[in-house]
Amino acid sequence: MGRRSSHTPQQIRALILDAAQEIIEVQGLAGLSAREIARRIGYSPGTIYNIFANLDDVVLNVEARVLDGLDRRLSEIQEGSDGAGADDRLIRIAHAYLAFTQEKPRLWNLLFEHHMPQGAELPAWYQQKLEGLTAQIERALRPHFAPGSEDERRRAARVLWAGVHGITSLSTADKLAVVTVETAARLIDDLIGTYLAGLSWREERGAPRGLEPPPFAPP
Amino acid sequence: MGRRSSHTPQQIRALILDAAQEIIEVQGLAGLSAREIARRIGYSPGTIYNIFANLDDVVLNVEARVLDGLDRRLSEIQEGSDGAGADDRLIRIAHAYLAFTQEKPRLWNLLFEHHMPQGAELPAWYQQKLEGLTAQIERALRPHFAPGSEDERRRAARVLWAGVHGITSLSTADKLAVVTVETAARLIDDLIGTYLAGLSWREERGAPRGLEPPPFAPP
DNA sequence: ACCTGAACACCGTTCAAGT
DNA sequence: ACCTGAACACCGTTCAAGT
Repeated sequence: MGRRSSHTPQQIRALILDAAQEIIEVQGLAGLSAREIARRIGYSPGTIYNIFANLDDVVLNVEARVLDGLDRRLSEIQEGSDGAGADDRLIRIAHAYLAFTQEKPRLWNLLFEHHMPQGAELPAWYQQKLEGLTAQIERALRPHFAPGSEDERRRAARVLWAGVHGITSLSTADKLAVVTVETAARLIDDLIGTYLAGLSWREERGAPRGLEPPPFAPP
Repeated sequence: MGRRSSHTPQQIRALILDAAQEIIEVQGLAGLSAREIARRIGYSPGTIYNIFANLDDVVLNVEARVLDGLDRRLSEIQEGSDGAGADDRLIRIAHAYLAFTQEKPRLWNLLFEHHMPQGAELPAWYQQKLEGLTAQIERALRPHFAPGSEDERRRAARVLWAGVHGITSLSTADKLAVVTVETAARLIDDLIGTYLAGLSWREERGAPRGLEPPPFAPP
């Protein structure tokens, strides 16, 4: 046939991403296909390839939306908004993260389930969004580190970010044997509480946090 | 045609799993297909379905091999074999895990990339293998807990297991912004070292570890 | 009893042809 | 300029038919 132009390319782009997001929310990444997207928006499969390079490109753009949503959620957590201390801010961030993963598990799962094909790298803008998220944790960790120990704070932020990710990821996949009262929230509290206590312990020993050598060197 | 019986069903089963494992090792889960397995072993696709319920079943059995391999690797770590203390045992386990994930990243990735379809549960034997792995960590944590605090030790084992998983998982996927010297090994050392320090701190405060309330209750 | 291979209902992606 | 839809090279899974 030919053009129909009942929508601008920008509108079609949004239609595609909306449809893809909906499919993933309900059926997971496995349920997604270019043809199914096309069916839902009433265009032919070819149209998708006029706007996106391929299906991975579509998925990556849905991931972008998820990352932005998470970033917004974490930003909303005001510093000591309820009069609580700095510890609480960190824990509140972790719980906001957990709540997010539980509201839209498949959408959040997408971020870690989806891999770039063989040699392909994640685009720079994607890495930057990830940086933005860990930066929020770094800020929340500021009260726990002396000025000048930025490297150590960065490391701690990543350790906690990865740890919370591990807990939510494994419990979503049912691979953490979280059978009873041992909810993901409790494990997260344990991780953060004990890790922060560990920072205090090192503090009390007088070792400048992060400057002492790691427990051992890898073989 | 009909039967050829140049192999017993048991042998064909092994051929299928060998081929599937090889494909995943090189190309990842995305490269796996029943037809490709059939091509490699010189049988028709239908043969696979005489032995396995479907492709998910094949994948699950490859995962079983990976879990067994990891379990064996962790078992080999003898208690204080080099005269080092209990802390070292835990760290050695973590590093054995890390080494395993780096030797066969795609194979290991499989464990977390692959999800059961919609409502399907992980089989019981799979859950038991997971239990076996966390049990090894629980054993290594024994010196850090008073007798009688099994629940707390279990929780700590899961937190560390999930944490190490998160670190290896995100750095494999290039999603941890591990750009410079910040290797995964260093993050793992930080996690375990600081977490164990946190346990000590709680100990010194006189609070029976694991009995004190978590830093806060989830909202 | 075991294995085949054609068949069915799907895919991602491309691109000549139409408007 | 934009969109189509047929075409190509794939899938997972089933099952009648062969040995």
